Amino acid sequence: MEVQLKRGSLEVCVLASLLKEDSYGYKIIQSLQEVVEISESTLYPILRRLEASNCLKSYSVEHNGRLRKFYSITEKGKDKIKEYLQDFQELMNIFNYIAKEVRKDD
Amino acid sequence: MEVQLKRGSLEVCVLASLLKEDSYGYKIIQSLQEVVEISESTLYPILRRLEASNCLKSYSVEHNGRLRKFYSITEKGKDKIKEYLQDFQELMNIFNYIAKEVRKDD
DNA sequence: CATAGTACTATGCGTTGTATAGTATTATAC
DNA sequence: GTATAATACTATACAACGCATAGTACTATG
Repeated sequence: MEVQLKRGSLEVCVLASLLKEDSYGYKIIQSLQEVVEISESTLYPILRRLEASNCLKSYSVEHNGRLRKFYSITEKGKDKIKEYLQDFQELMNIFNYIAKEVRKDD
Repeated sequence: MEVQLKRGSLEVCVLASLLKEDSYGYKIIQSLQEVVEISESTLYPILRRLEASNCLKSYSVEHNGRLRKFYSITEKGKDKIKEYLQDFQELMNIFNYIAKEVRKDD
């Protein structure tokens, strides 16, 4: 999948994965595996950005003598998901236009 | 519409608009108006990129004593559209996942 | 005891959408 | 008759984001 096309979607994908329950970096990558390939170098900056913009809150839990950083979604994070769902409708318009022009061309 | 979400789609949108007939910068902006808002500063770099990557060819036609630059789509450009249509299916998977998680949360 | 898995941080790059500004001609309106 | 809008394009510079790469460090498994 072309890199550019993922832009804006990965972030929201991560947010959505936290709706059900709080989670931490490594586990988020595992749980999103089926939906989209996301690497550490992509996820961790996303988590930091989302926390900085108050879409996520974090807290640490000790696990095997080390701290595991859990993230939980905020109301602002939920709002961001809703905005995405709306924006995606517009993107669908673009997609539909392209598909339509292709059909005309056949 | 969030800027990041447009990434990768605008380019293909421009390509698709040239399937029907050759066109030039100003007219492309007009014709895409209903589908997506695209400004000069977005379109012209796209046109140059697409030409540099051989997805478009260009030729100039005199109009009112000035040269008007027409673009026509190449086979490579058409291939790029097809790739986009496929990639978009993957993006839809991401979208569907997000929408599903939101429904669960209600 | 080496390898794989777990868990996270830091640095840096390329692509792309867009703002801003500049150039220059023609058509319309006051 | 001159100001404004429309036409048509070029050039520069920026910010955001996905991702590659590398490093740290601990635990479990064979």
